[in-house]
Amino acid sequence: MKEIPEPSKRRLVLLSRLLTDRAVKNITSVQIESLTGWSANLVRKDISLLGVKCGASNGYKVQELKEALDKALGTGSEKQKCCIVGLGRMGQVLLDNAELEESAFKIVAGFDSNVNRTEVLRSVFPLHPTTMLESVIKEEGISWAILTVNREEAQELATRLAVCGIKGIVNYTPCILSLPKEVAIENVCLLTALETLVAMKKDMAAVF
Amino acid sequence: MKEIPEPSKRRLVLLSRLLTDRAVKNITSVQIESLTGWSANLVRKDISLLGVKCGASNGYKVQELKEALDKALGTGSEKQKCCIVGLGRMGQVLLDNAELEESAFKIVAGFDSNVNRTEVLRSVFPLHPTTMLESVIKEEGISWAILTVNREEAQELATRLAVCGIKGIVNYTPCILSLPKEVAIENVCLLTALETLVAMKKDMAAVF
DNA sequence: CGTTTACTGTGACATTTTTCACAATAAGGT
DNA sequence: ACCTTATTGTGAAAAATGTCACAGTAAACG
Repeated sequence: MKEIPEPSKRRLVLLSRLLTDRAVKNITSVQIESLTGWSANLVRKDISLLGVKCGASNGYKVQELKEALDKALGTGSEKQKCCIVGLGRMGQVLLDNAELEESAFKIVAGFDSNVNRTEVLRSVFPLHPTTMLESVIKEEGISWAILTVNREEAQELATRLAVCGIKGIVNYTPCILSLPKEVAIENVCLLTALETLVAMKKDMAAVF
Repeated sequence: MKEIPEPSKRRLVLLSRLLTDRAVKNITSVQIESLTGWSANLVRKDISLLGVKCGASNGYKVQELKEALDKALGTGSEKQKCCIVGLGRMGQVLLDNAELEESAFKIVAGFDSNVNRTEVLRSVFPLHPTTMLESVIKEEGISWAILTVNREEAQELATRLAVCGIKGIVNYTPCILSLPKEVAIENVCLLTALETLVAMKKDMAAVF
């Protein structure tokens, strides 16, 4: 089958999220349009990329659509193992984050270069000094990392994660990480997000 | 002048971030390629959209390029006013976030529906009950919001922010917000970011 | 001060992504 | 069972984005 283009994938991830919130049986492309702002045509084309027919006449069957999405996006049943790198204030908030319950993800380790933290902090999974990074990731079979260290350590640790074979990093630091392209990166740093918002709006003036 | 396309804007924001980290005088498009993974051609085209010539022969002058970026993206000198909506654990971490020092942004207010929190928590800017949302945003002239409330309150508060004329929202909740399209949204929720990573990597297998 | 070198800036081309229009199909009523 | 209505699924056209190649230009050097 044809490869799903990146913009479609990003929308499909959000669509999947949207559907989990809604406990309705059916949903039409027009309803999705009014909820997301993506044109109904685009929504249908995106969904058609999943390669399953899951609706007609009264819209998509939410249940089936959700399953097709999970399957296509890889966010299905089996738990994906993650680790948190950096246990400062941000890392600590994510430590016992109820958000990931019920999800396809499970955090199975935390790391910090400050041994004090790894010994004092409590969590349902073990915390290690960063010296153990490589061995723990390998042994546990961890695929994804959440990077919450400070600016200074960011690139070095990202590089080490990449060497370990980590598949992707959620980057909470304001640094632009330089990594081989087989490592996916999602930048979720507040500053970057705010700057992006400003840049996006910059032209709206020209529209009016 | 022509409008800068969205993908270019997103890269330019990251480029701006990249340059602030580097204290070098010059940088070439090839160096940027090796740092970011974007082709040197694309980097040059993006920069050309800024409408200024700021380099040749030994690369771009970092100083001038940075200024051109800030000007084009609107992330220049004058402080942009932000507020935090939701003072749970995540909101509290962002409260005294050193990251925004030195930046174009300034948080000038916090809100929470739990009056206990707004009275007990300490911060350098005032905290208000959410009943005050509309009046404070109007009086202070706040343009940007950081949404860190729980799932249940997310859409309702987002709607109220939109009605207030907020220009953009950094969304830390796992909800897909439905808002008029003149309100920009950046989703930075951990779960969404992880799911996106998985979706992005899903095909890499097919490449080999 | 001319020559070489290294890089940018950009028009023409290629690819990707989105829009559009409509035939095909399922539900619902009579 | 048939007809009506609503909505999908999808090729074909349009628009947006990215690649490529090279003329043009600034720095560096003898």
